[in-house]
Amino acid sequence: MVMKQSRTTLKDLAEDLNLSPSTISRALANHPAISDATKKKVQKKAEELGFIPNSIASSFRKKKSQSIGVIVPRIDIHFHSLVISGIEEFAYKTGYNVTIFQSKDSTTREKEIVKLLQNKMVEGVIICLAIETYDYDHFKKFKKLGVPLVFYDRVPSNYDTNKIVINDFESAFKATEHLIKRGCKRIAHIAGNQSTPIFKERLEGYKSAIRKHNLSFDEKLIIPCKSLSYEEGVQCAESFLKFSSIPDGIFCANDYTAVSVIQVFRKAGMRIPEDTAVVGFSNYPISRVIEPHLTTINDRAFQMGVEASKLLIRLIEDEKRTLKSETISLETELIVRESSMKD
Amino acid sequence: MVMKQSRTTLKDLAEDLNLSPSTISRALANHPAISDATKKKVQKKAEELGFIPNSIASSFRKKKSQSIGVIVPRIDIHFHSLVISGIEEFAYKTGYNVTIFQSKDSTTREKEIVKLLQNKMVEGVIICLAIETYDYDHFKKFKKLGVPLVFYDRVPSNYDTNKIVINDFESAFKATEHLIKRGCKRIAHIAGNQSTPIFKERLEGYKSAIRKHNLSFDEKLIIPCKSLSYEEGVQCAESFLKFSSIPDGIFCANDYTAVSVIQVFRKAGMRIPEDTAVVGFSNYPISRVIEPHLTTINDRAFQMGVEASKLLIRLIEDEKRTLKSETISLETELIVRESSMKD
DNA sequence: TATTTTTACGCAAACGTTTGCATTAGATTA
DNA sequence: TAATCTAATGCAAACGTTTGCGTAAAAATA
Repeated sequence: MVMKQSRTTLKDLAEDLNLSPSTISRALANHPAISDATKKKVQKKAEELGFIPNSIASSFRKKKSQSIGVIVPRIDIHFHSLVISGIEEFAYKTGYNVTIFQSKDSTTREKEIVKLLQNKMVEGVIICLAIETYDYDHFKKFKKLGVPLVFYDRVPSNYDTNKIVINDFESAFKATEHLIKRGCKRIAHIAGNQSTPIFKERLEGYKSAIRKHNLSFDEKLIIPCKSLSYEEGVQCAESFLKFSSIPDGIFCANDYTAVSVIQVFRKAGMRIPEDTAVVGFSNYPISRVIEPHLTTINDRAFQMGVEASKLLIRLIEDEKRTLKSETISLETELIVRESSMKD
Repeated sequence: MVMKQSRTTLKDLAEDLNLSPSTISRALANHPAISDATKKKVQKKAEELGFIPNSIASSFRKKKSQSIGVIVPRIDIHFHSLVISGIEEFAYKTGYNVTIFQSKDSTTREKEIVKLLQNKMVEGVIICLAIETYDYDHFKKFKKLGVPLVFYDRVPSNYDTNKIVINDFESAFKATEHLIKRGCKRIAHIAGNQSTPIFKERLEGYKSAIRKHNLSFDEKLIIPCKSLSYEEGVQCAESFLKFSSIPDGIFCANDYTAVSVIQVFRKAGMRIPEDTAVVGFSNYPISRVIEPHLTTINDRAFQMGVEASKLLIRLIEDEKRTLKSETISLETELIVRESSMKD
């Protein structure tokens, strides 16, 4: 007896059982036209010979790869790793695989990846745009190919597509209003890159809350950052400390800068939250470590991934492509911790 | 003229150019037997018709999917997201895709995933074992199928395979010795789950340093944890504080527990590092945020991913399967920060 | 019993690419 | 000029699965 080198195929099973490959295929797929007796037999034999269906052959024939692509700026940013986790979780339960790519925030690389993904490997793509991507032409091909897209977090503006976002305006408004209700009168804002819509929204939300509560608006209290890094936060904090009248509340567009503020302010002898209350954005793990613990916005990263996955798969399985573009806006939540607990 | 519904194929190009599909295929693959003139023509036409090779068909025919699978406990743990980032980075450059799965630290789910992955979707797999996986039978099939495996971090013991690890013993030794050199006489250790080899090694490294420097060894100073969570760290710290003679140095098996210790100790009025010096393990982002900044071990997560990727792809492309199992041990680095800066 | 329906399965093509083996025409050599 | 070689391309099979359609036998109906 010759040792079969390659793995067992439908054909092998068929020969062993004196059936045709098509019957085997249908039996394993639980096709109604196959008798229960045969199904049992096939199942047993398949088990016996350790049959593993060649999913590539299947994908090829069915023109369905059962996998989705994900393009993120970087995997090792906690927010994105949470989103990916949510994507994988739902996709796995639904029988889809998740293939990931990092754009490294480079539009060039994003375009490369997009090209790669157009070769039928994936049935849909979930994307968080690279920071410098303002032009969306490279995504148009997907529409032609009938491959659905879902964007999250950094989503295209003026481009009819599917998006999962949080309401940045509303969240920022909530955060700022919280500070106001805590008695802050002079609230600063460390803002993100204003060419990125989400940070623009956060700034607007801040402004809106200030206006609504008739606080005096001072342009100097807003400091825009490029990357909202820890280091940039330190610089902002130092600037604030030089003001003749130091802010008694600071709403930061992310948690990193909020942490910097707390640390720099404390070193300078300011009490948090008594002298200055601080609110961050994103609910990063550090927000529960920094002392005092940071009040922040839960941006629902994991759920964002789940929703993206859910929507994408719904679009993929909508064979007729009847679904219209959809934007899902997730509710955020203000998590109040000590950094804003004055009074 | 009828509008072609589906995407253009080699055949379409062939008909357009009065050539055979095989010539087109070879032309695009830059096969030497094809004249430069033809190659040019084909390239041009391909561009013109927006030809995208069907990579599934190609994978199917070549029996090469150009993709690797990664099984991690959870994506949203920073360590793993760094590793994945490293894996993706190298794989991308080499032309491989990365498909990720989360075992959620469940051996059952790990087995499910392993089964999934045996269907020729991936050419190799990188794995960090689920915490409760002590039996490796489910991986054996891969060897039969000629699919190479590379384990990292939590790797199998007594199982001949490829591994990327750090030298936990050496690292723990370094960390503990550092405390000793800083003048600590009574050094405690918050240990990880002792059924996990890496934590066992860390404990041994600690013990070895204690012995080498002739410090008196006290079993009570070692507290084993289950998950090394922040909360468990708090409990350990509280235990230490109850000792009649409180430790003047603590080596923690991870950064979370180290952070807990610092916070609990400070709240209790202890000075860090003057009264008690603290060293963590892993160089998590929080280690640079906690005050005082935490001395810790850089566990080279990103590089671990790169090495895993590099080794796996080397194994994949070693068609003859001549390579023997390999264990790569990465050098760690002690990052000294304020939490251990006494004297 | 003759006819129709149902049940259970087989046939064969198809998916798009790759590749070993022709094959042809032109170039080179004897 | 005949024989050999080389360069460039075509033929056709193959990869393993799925699926529309056909068909034989069994069951149901007339």
